[in-house]
Amino acid sequence: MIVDLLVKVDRIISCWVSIIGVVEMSSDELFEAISHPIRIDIVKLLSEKPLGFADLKRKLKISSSGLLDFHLKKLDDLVVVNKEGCYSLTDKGYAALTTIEGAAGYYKLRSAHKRSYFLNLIVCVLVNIGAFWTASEFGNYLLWYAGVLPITLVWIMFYTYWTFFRRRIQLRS
Amino acid sequence: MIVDLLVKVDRIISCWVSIIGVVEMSSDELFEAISHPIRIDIVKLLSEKPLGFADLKRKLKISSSGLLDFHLKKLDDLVVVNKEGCYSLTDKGYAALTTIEGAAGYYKLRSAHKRSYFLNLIVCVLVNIGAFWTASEFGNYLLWYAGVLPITLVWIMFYTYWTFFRRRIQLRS
DNA sequence: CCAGTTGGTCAAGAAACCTTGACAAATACG
DNA sequence: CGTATTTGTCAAGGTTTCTTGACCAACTGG
Repeated sequence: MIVDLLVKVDRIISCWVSIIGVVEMSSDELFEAISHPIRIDIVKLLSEKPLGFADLKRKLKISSSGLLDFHLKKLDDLVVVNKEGCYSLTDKGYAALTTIEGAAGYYKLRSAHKRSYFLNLIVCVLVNIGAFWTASEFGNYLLWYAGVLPITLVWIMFYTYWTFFRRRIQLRS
Repeated sequence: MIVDLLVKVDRIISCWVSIIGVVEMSSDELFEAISHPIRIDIVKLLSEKPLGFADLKRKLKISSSGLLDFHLKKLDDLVVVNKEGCYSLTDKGYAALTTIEGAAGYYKLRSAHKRSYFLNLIVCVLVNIGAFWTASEFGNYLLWYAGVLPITLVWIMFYTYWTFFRRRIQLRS
């Protein structure tokens, strides 16, 4: 009786703490939780819709129940069983999902920055060749050496600085 | 002689692949690499500036060389030794850093969304109380029941939908 | 009633991870 | 030159993680 009351009070308090307070999550715990392919798949599947034990097992193509049980227990903070007995993601679980999706993108982003830089370099060279050729046609080089050349040079210098010093993109990975 | 040439050709090719191609990194490998507090600290330290073996050991307050060696080997793809013999981050290393910094933020963000929702709820209630009180002062309730009430109601309904269904924020974590 | 499915738990062993401590080549310093 | 420091490597061990497979209780359709 008294215990029931205390449990209820504790639930109400913890609910308000979760609303008002900032609960820190240590990074290494999160990464430890999602550092196995099966567990990443579980998080991704549960983000689509809540699933029961057998459904999860089928979708993951896992034959052993113990294995799924083990990985679900490792996902402790990220996964919860709802009223219908289905597993679904907690707030931390959705944060983990965002982390997983982000991580896949960051490296691609860096590759994209690198490609973008080289594309710019090539375009600048082509523009200068074009401007020089046009200038030689008209016998007037002013537009090229006082206009196009300095602008593209400054642009490439700035872009080089931004790519390699600010973004710290590296040539060889 | 031939081998040297082949090695050089291989380097040039892999350099161009790293510029042009998208090299996929499997998420679980990344998370496995950064799933230990020491390794997270290493990535953070190296993001500030490249460090030598002994410097790293001192800053991490590690006594055993073998331990640092072990963790550096686990960071294989993320860390490289530069010409001066200092360890520094690769492209993947910086992607990992972004992931680490992001992960710490996502959960806070979800807490912030939750707090923001409840703040809005409270403000809406207060605004309605204020409008009702003003209305009762002037004896004219039109502004309240035809203006303030429907607008705040629609706003709260929309915000509820956005918070709990689109963002999938959860009350109890 | 009973075979099949659901929703798990648990123990045991293999594999991986983490840590320690010994060792050693190379280099700096007095 | 001798010593101390730097920059590691490696083997051994204890601990943890991962996987398998046995088991079991509850329910469900025929």
